[in-house]
Amino acid sequence: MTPHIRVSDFNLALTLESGQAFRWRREADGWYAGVVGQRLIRVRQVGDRIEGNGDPHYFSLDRSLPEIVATFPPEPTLATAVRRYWGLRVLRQDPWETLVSFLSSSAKQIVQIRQIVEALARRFGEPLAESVYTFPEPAVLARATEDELRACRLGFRAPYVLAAARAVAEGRVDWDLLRRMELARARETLMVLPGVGRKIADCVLLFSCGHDAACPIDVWMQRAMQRLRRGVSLGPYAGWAQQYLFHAERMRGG
DNA sequence: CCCCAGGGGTACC
DNA sequence: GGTACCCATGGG
Repeated sequence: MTPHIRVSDFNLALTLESGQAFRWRREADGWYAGVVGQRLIRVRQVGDRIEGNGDPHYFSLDRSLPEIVATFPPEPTLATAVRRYWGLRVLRQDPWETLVSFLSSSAKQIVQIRQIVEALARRFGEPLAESVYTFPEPAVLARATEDELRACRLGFRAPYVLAAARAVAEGRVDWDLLRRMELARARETLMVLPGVGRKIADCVLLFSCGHDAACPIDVWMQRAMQRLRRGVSLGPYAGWAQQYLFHAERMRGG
């Protein structure tokens, strides 16, 4: 428990609301409540101070944002996004929860992904506090029926989640190995799972497996990329650059 | 009614 | 290598 930690180059609200994590909710006075692993977390940022019981590792506070941003290609659109949304970081999330979350994401809006993940926790997770549940373990979802999963608004994604749960529960997914693998191979390995294509594989690898170069391209990123030079490389931290471009594109005109 | 959403699988060319 | 269509469901 760290009552107060000093931070620089970090924007908590931006990071939690940038569409990479789905279990955070904003409360009064700048507080955010969420579940990380088996813990109920409450955090808020006041200036350069983080209050609450958040884990600095989860927020990637050991990473140097200036050094990461320095690797970005010189693109006006990207530079504007970095300046405007400075402090946005890529979190270190749990791979299993990230896999299920993004399996649930296909052709869904972020608000609906949150509803699905919350329904899964409520139905299959363990109670932590009033109306707060852990994200269900792989073995628990592996025992669920497809209809039970569909009841959580998963729709056609239900069999994908079920297959993923069984694969992980049976030890057929080695997260530690995926972390160590070269990105291209890690991607191919994850894409063996039904319902996991390149986009979802990159989400899992970026948001939970430390692959900073993994760069998920969704409809928002396709639009954002059209504002950059044709064929420009986003570099070794493409995933971080992607997070700025994605957020900027979503904020455009809104 | 319409179009769209942090997609992927399949059939087809 | 592309592209069309389908999948289920809710927001706007």
